[in-house]
Amino acid sequence: MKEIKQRSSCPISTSLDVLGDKWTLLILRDMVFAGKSTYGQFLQSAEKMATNILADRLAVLESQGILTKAVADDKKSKFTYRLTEKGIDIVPIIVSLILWGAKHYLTDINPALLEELQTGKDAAIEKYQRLAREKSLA
Amino acid sequence: MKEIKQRSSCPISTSLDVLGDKWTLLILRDMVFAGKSTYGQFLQSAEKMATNILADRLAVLESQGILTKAVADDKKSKFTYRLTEKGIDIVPIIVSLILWGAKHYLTDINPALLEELQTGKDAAIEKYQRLAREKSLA
DNA sequence: CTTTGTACTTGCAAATTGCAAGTAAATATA
DNA sequence: TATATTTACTTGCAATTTGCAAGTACAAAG
Repeated sequence: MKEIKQRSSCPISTSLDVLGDKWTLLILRDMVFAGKSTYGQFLQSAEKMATNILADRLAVLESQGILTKAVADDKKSKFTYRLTEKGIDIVPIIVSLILWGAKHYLTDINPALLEELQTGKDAAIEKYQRLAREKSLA
Repeated sequence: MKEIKQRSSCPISTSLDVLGDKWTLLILRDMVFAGKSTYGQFLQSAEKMATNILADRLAVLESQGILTKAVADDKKSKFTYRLTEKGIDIVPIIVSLILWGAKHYLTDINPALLEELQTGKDAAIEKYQRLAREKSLA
């Protein structure tokens, strides 16, 4: 049970109590946009998260009900992490971070994705939420 | 010159390199939604930021071109911090954090603001961006 | 000319991060 | 069946960051 201390009753502050660090949202990015679902897959990302940090953040996300952990279907030595509806509700935050980062810094975002987000942000959010929902049922 | 290390070329990762901590977005919240613009005003927020952290984050935000610092009009011993267009572009991120936090945690968000954001998110974002833009010219 | 206001800076203990190595159970291979 | 590999962590420790309290510097007020 990784507890989170709520610094104030402000919703922004509370969101940051849970998500406000350099790693947590990268795990969720990997789940939503790269279809990742295992510890080993998260470790392979370009940012090279340390193993202890990853284990800690996964425990926080699980205890906050943002994702669930279950033994994988194919191997008993593997776990599958899945997004809950609360986790899927984070997609708009991730999308807003993509748009700001891509606008103000040099990044290598997929041009098709950027176009999709710029021309129909709400529709794109719904699309990725639907895809995440389908994946989380698998 | 507070430099930021870009961990990868991913736009989400880059946004988090700049904004990914527990305090930075609270400063921006105070500017956008509480009309705050001075060091002393930021210190008064409910979350009680330490003075050294505040000074550090303001320096990062200034060096990243998210806000500007200028001697206040009324007192020469005071500084006024103003949002740049790059800073105003962060409003959608803040709004998405408000909506997620208010939906999934017990907070005391202003019901009128919540209603406004839920019924017309894009319009509300534009409104607060316009208000911030007007204030930043004052 | 002393006190107050505003914006920091400094010093230090505590907490967090980051790196490397080690552990444990399940699975694959010889 | 014995050994090696895969997968998911845990542990130890140094380095960095945070958080708290006190101190500094300059302008403005009394």
